[in-house]
Amino acid sequence: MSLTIYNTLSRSKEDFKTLEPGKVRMYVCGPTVYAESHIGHAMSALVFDIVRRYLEYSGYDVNFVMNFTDVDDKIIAKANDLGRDPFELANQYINQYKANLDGLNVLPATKNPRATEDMPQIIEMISQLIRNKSAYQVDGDVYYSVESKPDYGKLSGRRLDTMNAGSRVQVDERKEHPMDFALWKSAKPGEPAWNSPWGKGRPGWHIECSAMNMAHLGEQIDIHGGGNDLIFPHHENEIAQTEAITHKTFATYWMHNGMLGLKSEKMSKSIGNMITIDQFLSEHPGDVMRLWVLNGSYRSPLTYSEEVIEQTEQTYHRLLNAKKPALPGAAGLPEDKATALKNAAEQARNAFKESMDDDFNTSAALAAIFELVRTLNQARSDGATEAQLLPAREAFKELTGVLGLQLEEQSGSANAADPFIDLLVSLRRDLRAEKNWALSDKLRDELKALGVTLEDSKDGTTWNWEQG
RNA sequence: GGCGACGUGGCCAAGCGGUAAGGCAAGAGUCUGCAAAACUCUCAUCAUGGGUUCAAAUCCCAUCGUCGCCUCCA
Repeated sequence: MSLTIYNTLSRSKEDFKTLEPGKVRMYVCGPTVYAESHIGHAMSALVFDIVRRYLEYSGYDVNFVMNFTDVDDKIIAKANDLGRDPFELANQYINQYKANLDGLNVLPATKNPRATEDMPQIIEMISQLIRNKSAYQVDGDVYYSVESKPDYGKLSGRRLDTMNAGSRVQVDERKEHPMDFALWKSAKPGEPAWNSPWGKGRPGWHIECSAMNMAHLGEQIDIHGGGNDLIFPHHENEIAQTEAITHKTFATYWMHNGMLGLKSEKMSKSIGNMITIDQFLSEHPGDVMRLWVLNGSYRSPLTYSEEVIEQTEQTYHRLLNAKKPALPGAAGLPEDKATALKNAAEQARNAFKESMDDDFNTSAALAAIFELVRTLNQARSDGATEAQLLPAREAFKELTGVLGLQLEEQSGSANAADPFIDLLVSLRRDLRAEKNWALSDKLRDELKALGVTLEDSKDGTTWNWEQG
């Protein structure tokens, strides 16, 4: 049993083999920071966080690089509108995005390079491309020549001759081929600019990723990821640029997540139909977003609706409830049942791995976790002790952890009130003993309103802070 | 127009040739003073129409529908 990954390049699942034994070099295209990030970005970040976590769980040492595009036309335009410094603006959105990722429990990348910090590498690559005739200079601009690369289009399955047909975009007359794209753009007055052999200017969008890959991961990487809207032209062009220099396969596996949509329309910063990550996280735990992504397959589109989020919220509670302690007066399980529980834990692990090994089938992996949850709950109802529950509990914690789920009760400052709640619960116990249902129910209702949930059972009362 | 993905129960969703995982919701029951949680049981023949096969949700063709890319986009 080994990991297979769907490779956009071959449009099929392939066995996963790393360039270097035990090590994974992975690059994911981060956002262009000209606006707040939305839950579509969150989906992408979560998908690759899960990939990264599972690779690490499988024993790989993962070098995970995610970049920030911090210089670009839109950033400049927006900064001008606001009368602000573009670098400062980019910085603000970068910090916010990092905070968002943290709120989603996305592990920090090994590195977060920025375009503006790798300028020497970018200029060096462009120079090499000009030298080997893959690029040409026109005035202060530099363009990549798509015709210089015979296999241009191999990732997206496009061919130069068929692409022209539908193109109704205004083409720059100075380009040798309409599909040629900018590696270097000469600066207009007032724009941020760097010195280069071609005059003052800034890099095109695609070259920065090639350069940052080269600078931080080397000539070849194992996995390159991003949203499937990046397949063309961005990733296609990255391949063209890098391979024109190295003459080696750039990335072995190209992984692309599906788009997240709002009412069947892609969520997009430029369209303006978006729910920001901040907005989402102010209403739901990060785990809910993650669970929503895990419920489906990363390559398929996801459509936002209140109903689906509500369902996911319920699912989340089921997972939280699985963490409840053994019943207060648990008598213990007979030996054979305790053993069965232990076996169920192992089965869950195996089913989980098998699913994840199949191109990160998180939906099936979750199913394995839910089977374990049922077994766990069954055992608890049957009176298992905490010690007997332990093996299943550990497996549960391990597997949900691999998926990046936190499943933490919201406590925080609540701890300070705990003794008082214990006191109230204890008083209520006396009321119930006297069958004073009116008062004890009132107490339960009012505590509920304060965010404390009481649950009575034959053997006593347990309570929890409101979850979610 | 070109390229690609998809259409599975009320909702989300797995499955990739051998007679439909899981979650939510719903109904019945157990437990309980009640409530909550949990547990048990019930709930689909896979867009439509053809075809291939001993056997198809799974392969092929057609039709209808949805979505993405082809221009900045996770």
